[in-house]
Amino acid sequence: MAKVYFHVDLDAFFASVEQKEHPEYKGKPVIIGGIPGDRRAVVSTASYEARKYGVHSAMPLVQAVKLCPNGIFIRGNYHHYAEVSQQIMNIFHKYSPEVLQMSIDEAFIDMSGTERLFGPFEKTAMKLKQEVFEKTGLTVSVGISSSMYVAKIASGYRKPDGLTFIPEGDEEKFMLSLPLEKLWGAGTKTQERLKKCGLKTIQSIYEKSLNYLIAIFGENTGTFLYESVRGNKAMNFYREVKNHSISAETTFEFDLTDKDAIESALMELSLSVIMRMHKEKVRTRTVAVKIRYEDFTTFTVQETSEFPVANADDFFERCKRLFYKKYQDARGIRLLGVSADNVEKKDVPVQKELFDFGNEKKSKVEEAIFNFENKHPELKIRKARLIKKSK
DNA sequence: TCTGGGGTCCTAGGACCC
DNA sequence: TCTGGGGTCCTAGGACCC
Repeated sequence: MAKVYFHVDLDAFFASVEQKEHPEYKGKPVIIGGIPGDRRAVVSTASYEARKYGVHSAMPLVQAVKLCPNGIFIRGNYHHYAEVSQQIMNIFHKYSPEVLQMSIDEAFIDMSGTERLFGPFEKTAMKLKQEVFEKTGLTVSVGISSSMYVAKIASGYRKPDGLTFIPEGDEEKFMLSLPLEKLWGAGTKTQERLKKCGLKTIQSIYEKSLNYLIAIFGENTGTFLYESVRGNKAMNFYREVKNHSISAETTFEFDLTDKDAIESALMELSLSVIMRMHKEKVRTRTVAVKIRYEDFTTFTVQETSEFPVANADDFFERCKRLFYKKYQDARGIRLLGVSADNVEKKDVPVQKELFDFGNEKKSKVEEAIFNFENKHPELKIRKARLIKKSK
C-alpha cells in the first residue's frame, strides 16, 4: 500500500505569533531572540520582512541590530509559543491519528489511505492550511510525498504559505532539481567536504557510486548521501521510544571567574534539571557537565554511577565534582551546562544503596516542593544559596 | 558578525568479559 | 610468549537539527 506523508512547517513561527497578537507589528521586521544590548544573544526567528535585511536564524543579535536597526526586537515567550504549537498540532490530529511532531514548529502527518475519506491530497492540504489560518491566523507550508524525507524538503520548497506535491515516481527528479544547500542532513561540515571533492551539486553526487561515497565519507554519511539524492532516504515514522536526556545550559553575559558565582550557576542549572526530572518522573545514573571558555573551546565531562541520582543535593555534588575535574583555573567561563543523560522511568525497579543516609527523605521533600511550585507557580522556593545570591 | 539552548545520533577508543 | 574475535558499557567530541 502506497504511503503518503504531509510535512507541515509553521512559517517564521515565533515572529508570526507576535505579529498576529500585535497587529501593529504586521508588515514590519520582527526579530525574536533578544533585544538590542543583549551581548550574546542570537536570532531565533526572523519575520519575512526582517529576512529582506539579511537577518536570519542563528545570526548573532548584534549583527541583526546592525543590519536592521529599526527592527522590532523581542526576547520571546517560549512557553506561549509552545501553547500555540499544541493548538496547531491538535488540528493536525483531526486529519490523521498518526502525527509525528518533530519540533515546536513542524510535524509529519501520515495521510496514507485517507484519500477515500478526504479526497485528493492536495485539496486536503489546502483545507488543512485554511483551517490552521482560520483558527490561529498563522500560515504553514506543506510538502507531500510518499517519502518522509522528500516531504520534509518539499515543505521548504515554496515558503511561506506554500504547498508542494511530489507525485510518486518524481522524487528523484525533484531532488536533482535542488541546489546542494537544500540537502537536509548535510550541514556545513559535510557541505564543505563535498565541495572540496568537487561535488558542488546534487547531480554530481548522484553520478558517484555508493562505493565511492562510502570510501570518502564513511559508511554512514556515504550511504546517506547516496540514498538522499535519489529521494530514497528512509525515515522511520514509528521511532522507538528511547531513554532521552534532560539538560540546561547558560551563556553568561560576562565571563565567570568567581568560584562562588560559578557554583551558584551550577546549583541553579542542577535545580532546573532535577525539577524537570521530577516532572517527568524519571531518574538517571549518568550526569554530565559542559564548560565553554571565553575563547569558545568547549569540554564535557560525564560520569555514570552504579546508583541513580538520589536528590538535588546529590545531583549538584556530582556536577560540582565533575566541574572541578575539568576546570582550568583562571580561565573565564562563557557557558556552563549540566545534563542528565539516558534518563529512565522511575517505575523501573533499581538497586538500592546499602546505606541510604536519608536520601529517600530528601527526595520526598523535593517532590513536595515540586508539587507545591506546580500549584503555585508564582511562589518559587529556592535553595538558600540562590536566595542569598539574588539579594 | 563572533557564535543560544534544547536535543539526537554517530564515532572512536578503552575497559572488561567470554 | 604473542595475541583472536565478538559483545557491552562507558567517555569525549563532533555533526546536525530547529
